[in-house]
Amino acid sequence: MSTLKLAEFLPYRLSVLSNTISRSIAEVYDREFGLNIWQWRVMAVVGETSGVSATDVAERTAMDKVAVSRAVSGLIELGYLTREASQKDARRSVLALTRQGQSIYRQIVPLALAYEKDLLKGIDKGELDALQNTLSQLASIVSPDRKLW
Amino acid sequence: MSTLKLAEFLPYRLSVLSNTISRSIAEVYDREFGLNIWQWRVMAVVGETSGVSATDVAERTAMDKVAVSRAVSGLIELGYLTREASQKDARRSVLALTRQGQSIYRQIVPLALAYEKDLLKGIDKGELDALQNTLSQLASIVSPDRKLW
DNA sequence: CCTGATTAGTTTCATATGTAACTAATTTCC
DNA sequence: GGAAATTAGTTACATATGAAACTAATCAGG
Repeated sequence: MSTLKLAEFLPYRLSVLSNTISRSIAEVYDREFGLNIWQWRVMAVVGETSGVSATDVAERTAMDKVAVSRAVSGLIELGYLTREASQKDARRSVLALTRQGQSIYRQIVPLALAYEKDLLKGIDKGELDALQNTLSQLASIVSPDRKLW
Repeated sequence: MSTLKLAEFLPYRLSVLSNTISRSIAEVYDREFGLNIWQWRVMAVVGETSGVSATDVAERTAMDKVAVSRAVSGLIELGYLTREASQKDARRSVLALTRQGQSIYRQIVPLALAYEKDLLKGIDKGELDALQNTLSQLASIVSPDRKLW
């Protein structure tokens, strides 16, 4: 009979690891800036590319449109984001960070990078490249249609 | 100024990949057997080691005790699991698969392994070893105290 | 022993999340 | 140029989840 050791089962390992990491990061975003993980993801995308629409954000972050909508509303309430209707297509939103949002963004980016650096401190360059590579392959198997990784 | 590309940020990549995988697996468990992911994790642990307690399951699966409690209740209702009180310590539960639970377990294990195999079809042995290794290292940084991987 | 602290597990309650239904704008195509 | 189909985004509702309070059993130390 085939046997399964949960502790060696890749989907399980990825899930536990990823959830542990996400949780510890989320805790910092929440405590320091009152943001949840989706709000931060939206800020990260808009911070990278100002003027994107909610649909753009959803595509890039693998969030669904409801989650984006809620995150955007929350960020507007917090005063970190503005939303206008597009000139060309009134259904589409045009999102941008407010001055305050930019300030928060510039504070979070180094924190996020420092977290990542700390996480990777025992991993050498070659190993990291191999990891990123393998993750890309897995991603292309799991969601062959996605554009942006 | 330091910049962050979300698509290259490891915690983000892990999260999207892992959630995509978990979701697609969960869909199968649900459709075929009416199980959610936590119920399946509990079954996987009890299937590996009969007679464990709810706390044991929580430790091994990184689930919290509330999630375990709910999953166990659901499995009992489905007729897949039995729960007794331990002789030695009446607070502790003793969990075991029913005959029917064992049957389901034996059906799911090959499915899970096949899923994993398919996921890894483009990854060669050396690359997989490297991946498992790197995940272990990351896990030990993120949760240095956990016993079982 | 027996009282206070700890542990195992459940229940409660408040919040988060996903699905589906909806509104409004735009596109299609006859 | 206008009805039907599509798209962007929001709202409503039902369910999932997590934190904290709770119950019951055991342990620790006098």
